[in-house]
Amino acid sequence: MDATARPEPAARSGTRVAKAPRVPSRANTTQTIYRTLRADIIAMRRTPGEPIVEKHLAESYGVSRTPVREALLRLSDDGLIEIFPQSGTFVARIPMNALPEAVVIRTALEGTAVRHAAQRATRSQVAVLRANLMLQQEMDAAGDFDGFHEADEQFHSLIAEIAGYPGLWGLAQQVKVHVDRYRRLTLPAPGRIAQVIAQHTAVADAIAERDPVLAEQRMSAHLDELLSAIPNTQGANPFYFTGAEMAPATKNS
Amino acid sequence: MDATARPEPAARSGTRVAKAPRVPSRANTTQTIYRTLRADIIAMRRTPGEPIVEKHLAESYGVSRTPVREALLRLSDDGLIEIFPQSGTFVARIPMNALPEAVVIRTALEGTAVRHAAQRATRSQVAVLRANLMLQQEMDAAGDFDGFHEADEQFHSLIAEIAGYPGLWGLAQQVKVHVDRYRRLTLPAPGRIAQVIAQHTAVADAIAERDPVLAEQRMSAHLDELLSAIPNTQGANPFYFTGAEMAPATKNS
DNA sequence: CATGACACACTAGTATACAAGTGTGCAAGA
DNA sequence: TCTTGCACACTTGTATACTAGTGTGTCATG
Repeated sequence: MDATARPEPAARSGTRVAKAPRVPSRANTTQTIYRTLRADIIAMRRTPGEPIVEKHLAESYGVSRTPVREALLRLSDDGLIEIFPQSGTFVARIPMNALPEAVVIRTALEGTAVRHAAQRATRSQVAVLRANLMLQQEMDAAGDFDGFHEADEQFHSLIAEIAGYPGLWGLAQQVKVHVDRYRRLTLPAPGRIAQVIAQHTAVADAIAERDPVLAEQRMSAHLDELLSAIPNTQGANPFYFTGAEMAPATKNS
Repeated sequence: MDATARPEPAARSGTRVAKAPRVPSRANTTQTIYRTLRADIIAMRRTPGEPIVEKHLAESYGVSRTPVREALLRLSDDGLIEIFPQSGTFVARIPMNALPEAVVIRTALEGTAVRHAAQRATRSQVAVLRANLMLQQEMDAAGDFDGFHEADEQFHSLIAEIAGYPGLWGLAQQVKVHVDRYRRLTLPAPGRIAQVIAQHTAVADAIAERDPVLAEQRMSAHLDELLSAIPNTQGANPFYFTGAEMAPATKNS
């Protein structure tokens, strides 16, 4: 009953070499399963509406249901799966009516990021941005779509980092998952990537010129194209979509 | 092995009255524990650094460790507790260096919300806002601090709702938890609440006048005061704070 | 043949048991 | 007195067993 007397484990053993992780960690098994499933869902390797069974996953990973369940609960919080108690668990369908809000939120977040980035960017940071733009062009030239997508994400991540608010990009990532899933379904229109790179370059130029207003305008214009492309493949694909459901962050209420 | 053939449970029994929840639900026990603990932590009824033991919680709630553990995992994702495997779980200390970013993010989100609200607000919606302002004044006059805080939150929630982006406020709530915890520690300076109400009124007026730019300016000014008040009680309180740690949304990487 | 009730197989939710570490405290030795 | 090593009590992580509810298929019944 004297548990309250202990201050914290990290503050122990003053001189001992801290081999243990000083940051709070998470069970490795759960995290692995979570990341794998999340990647599968976003990459559409698991299709919307597809059932997910804890027992099967547990067997395929060679672990018990417990870590699988913990991973599924996180995915449920992210809005990527839907758990119906005593019934079943399914890959979430894409909530079409939540996509505009997601784009607006992302624009708000990244607009702020790029504005601050344009105020604070050093020359070396601008150089890193330019290097990333070159990488994007190389990936496009090589036809490596996944590689371009990765470089694209890194571009946006770099801007948040330059702004001094790296957590901002984490939030944006969290918000844009359904939009990403939707875009997986639409064909990469010919010349689209080159256009995106041009927009990225324009943003980077505005940052280099220390013009926060222009940078934010260009970023907003870039991201708004996500919105205009939304009702595009609606007819082409079947029942992967739904009109109901809330944004993932609405778990409190 | 014909599991993939089943489309979805919600689509069953065409004519049967849908007594079951059509939306994916969450286990009741876990949710109750989660909400209680979350409220306790934000309200500083559980102090930063304080140990949390799954077994004790399970006994006090009269349930097993499993639902307790699930609630704790969610809180860990929120950044409200820190789990050290095989060692212990503790209420998260307030990450001081993450607070400015949280305020910036909240400002970005709510600035966007109020801008859209000013463009779309109907007369009745403005009236609801005004009613809420009156409620705030009543709470202040009655000295009901918690009541005012609740009305305050509702004011911001209403704006997001008017903007047509209710999920935006959910995100803002998620981001501002640590700032809220911090502000619990600082005394409510005399006359502060009246000042806040005045700022709220100014925002509402700008919305009523359909002036998006002015509304966003006033909201930004309102929220920026959170930032200026940050290094205020630093000396007054002990070791509730830390300089490390990341924003809660950085769980992917 | 249509319809309804009902049982059964399957799901997730919960409880319990066990495993794998961690940190404290004590005791033996220099 | 200080250091060092070890053992034990305690934590969370994982596995397994059991509970509770759902949906489907089947079979009796009109």
